[in-house]
Amino acid sequence: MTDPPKAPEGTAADLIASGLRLFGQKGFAATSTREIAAAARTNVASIAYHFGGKEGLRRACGAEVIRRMGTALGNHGAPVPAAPQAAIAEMEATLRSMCAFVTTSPVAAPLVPFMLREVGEGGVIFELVYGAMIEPMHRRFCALWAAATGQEAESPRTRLLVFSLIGQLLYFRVGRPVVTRRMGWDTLGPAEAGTIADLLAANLHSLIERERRS
Amino acid sequence: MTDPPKAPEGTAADLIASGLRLFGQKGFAATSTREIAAAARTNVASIAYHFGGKEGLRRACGAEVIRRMGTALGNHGAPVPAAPQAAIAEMEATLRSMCAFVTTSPVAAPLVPFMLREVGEGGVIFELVYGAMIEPMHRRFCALWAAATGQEAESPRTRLLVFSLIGQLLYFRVGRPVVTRRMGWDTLGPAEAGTIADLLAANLHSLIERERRS
DNA sequence: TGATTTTGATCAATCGTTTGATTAAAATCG
DNA sequence: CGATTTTAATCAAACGATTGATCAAAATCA
Repeated sequence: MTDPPKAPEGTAADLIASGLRLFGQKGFAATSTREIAAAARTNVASIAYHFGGKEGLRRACGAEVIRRMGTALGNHGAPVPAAPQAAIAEMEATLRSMCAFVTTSPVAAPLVPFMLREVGEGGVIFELVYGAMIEPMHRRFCALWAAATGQEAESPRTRLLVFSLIGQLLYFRVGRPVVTRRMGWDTLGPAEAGTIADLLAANLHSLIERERRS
Repeated sequence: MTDPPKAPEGTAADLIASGLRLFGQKGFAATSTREIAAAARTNVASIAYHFGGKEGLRRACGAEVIRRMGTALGNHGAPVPAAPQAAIAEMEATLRSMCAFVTTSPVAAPLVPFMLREVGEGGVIFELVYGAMIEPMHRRFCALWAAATGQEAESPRTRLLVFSLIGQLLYFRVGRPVVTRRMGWDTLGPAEAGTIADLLAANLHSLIERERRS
């Protein structure tokens, strides 16, 4: 269908990396083009040259988010398993890999703050990422949930339930400062991510068991 | 201990209201003092007069967040019920009122976007709100959880579990654009908030039941 | 009246963008 | 092939616009 988007190279890639990091850290408006250029070890004018301007760099960062998440969590095309046990297994595996990716992967590190701000401002980037990433993944999870519990995949209840599952996971990243503070953690590394993933998996199984009975 | 903070009045209150809304909507740096003053129907210089500057207005907005949430969800002082059923009932009631407050209350509407940005930037405001609101509420919820399940209130597992409960709730507000889009909702009003609250309450009971068995 | 609050004007600093010059590699030509 | 032209990329410098802050004067209040 669509070609796999190629990773940017050279100065353009450096600018995107710096933009992703700084936009997420301080916000789009709070980050000056000069600061981005300095971080990317190039001249301010490069931004206008490569992306047409600051707003163009923002779009390029959004595209990079889609690209990175797509390569990291991209098995959307595979057929949804019909057997409940297989569906449950895939859900747990997805939850665990998403947890690891979102909380500890250095590739994902700048992505979450950036996207969080974009979702908050509700601009074009959000539309892009929603259509390319969020909805497909949510749909697949709903289908897996249906296969696991025998309920209808696209019913409002199923969709909300899947959101409650994803919400648990994402909060540990969005509210990371809160969590680490309250838990007394110095860092949120692989060990802590594993503990979180175990809890999320246990919650998943509890909710599935309840829904299967009804 | 500390006096109940009094609600601001007059021009200062108008500036705080405008600041809360605009800071949350577009971000602190993206909002100009002139824009805030115009929204509050006053002069730019009023900001410096009342709050010492833009940063002072930001602090005042943070204090207002604490004040509003404190008056809306503030029964921290009451003794934690010892009976499991009573503890469960309070947890469900808290979850439901938090859900209603956070998703539909016009008083809370500007608070979440504002705080979300402040948490992301991790500044002084976050420290303030964490100490005054987040940790006390989380502690109480942990104590309730302990009363309900017989587990230890301050164990890492309990603390994480409570975060997973809160995370479900907060995601429906943080990811509101995602949720409404995917659910096909025009708005997130009392009816939709009720549906969400019912689901969260059901999840709460499922998790409690599981933890009581172990 | 004296104290408090609001206002309009002005400041230096910083913003995103544009400009023309410069360089080196690629393409074209004789 | 060597000479020439074209192209892509980067740079320092400067642009007008906007930023937060400041202050004296005006207005309002008690």
